[in-house]
Amino acid sequence: MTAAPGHGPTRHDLLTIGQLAERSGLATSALRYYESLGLIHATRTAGGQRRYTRATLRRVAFVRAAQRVGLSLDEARVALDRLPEHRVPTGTEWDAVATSWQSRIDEQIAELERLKAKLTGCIGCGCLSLSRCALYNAADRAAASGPGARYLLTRDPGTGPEPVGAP
Amino acid sequence: MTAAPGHGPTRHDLLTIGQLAERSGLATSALRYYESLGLIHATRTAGGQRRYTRATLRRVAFVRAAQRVGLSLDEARVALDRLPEHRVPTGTEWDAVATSWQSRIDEQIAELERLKAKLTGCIGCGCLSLSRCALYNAADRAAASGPGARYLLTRDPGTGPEPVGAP
DNA sequence: GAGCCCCTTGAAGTCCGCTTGAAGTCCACG
DNA sequence: CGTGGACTTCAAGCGGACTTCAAGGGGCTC
Repeated sequence: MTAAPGHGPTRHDLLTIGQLAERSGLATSALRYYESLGLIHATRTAGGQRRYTRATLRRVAFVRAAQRVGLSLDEARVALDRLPEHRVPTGTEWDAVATSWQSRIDEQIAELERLKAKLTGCIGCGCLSLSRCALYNAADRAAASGPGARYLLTRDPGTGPEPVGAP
Repeated sequence: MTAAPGHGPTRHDLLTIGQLAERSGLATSALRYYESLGLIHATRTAGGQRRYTRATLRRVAFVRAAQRVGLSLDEARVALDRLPEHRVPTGTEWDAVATSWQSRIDEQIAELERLKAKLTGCIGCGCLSLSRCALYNAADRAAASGPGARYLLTRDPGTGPEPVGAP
């Protein structure tokens, strides 16, 4: 798995889709799908087969990371478009993208911490009182901010109608 | 609209699906869907309309929270089955469920922290070296452990073809 | 008891992120 | 030069989580 020198890439550092799949951990079908979405690009051999540069590994890694941060593939594509296609990105280029992720990650961590705290609270209180259960109130409050706060699962929490009820 | 005391619930604390939707932040269609999956249950009026107890709010909140922690609705149902249907759960009952979540949440937080650290590292290093880029290597390592660690987004990393590369 | 909004069902549709299948082509090894 | 495994395309399928639609019925207020 390591880039063992000597076993080497098939030819001048270009990867077949199979090799890319193996190294990226994605199925070839997924890689083709990514390509169809414009997330990655390949050159073609005379016979029409895809050949990927090693930089594609970086792009794929980027996409996977983006997904973990809650981005859709389309959003990932947009972010990727801000990075150079085949060149290694400069520190500055990274900076723009990475810092925007930082906040996204921080947000998610904070969200999870909050959930964790609520859960802990629930254990403590035994949820004896519906009106005081944090979990319960979390949902009830969510009602106030529109259709749901499932940002981990779907896109975009905001956009809700005005708050409905004060407890 | 608000749960203003005095305006009160329509009748002995039973909620219509619309009221439940409003308070839980979910669409009525989603609630019916949840019911079809056995996540929540309703009594019926003589005319066949659903009436939910207030405890259903708790169940819905639970499901939403479960989703945030990366559970599928089916997994949420399983977890819910361990809690009493209409009764307020005891501290012990919560304990079992909540602690299992704790670890799940902690895992996710750790995962995000790791990603964040990698990203920071990338900024620092400017990703000058592919072979030293943490992000890149993250993907490469993922290849060793099968098709992906996207637990936040889809279910179950396993089930793919067996790991391709030797660790 | 009229009116109006909320409710009912079941089937079908949507979106996302892929996977699978069929039928055919390429290319590296021996 | 032959062969078999890896590759090609395109279309269709899948699973999860819902939403939408059509046609009809309920229930609370005035």
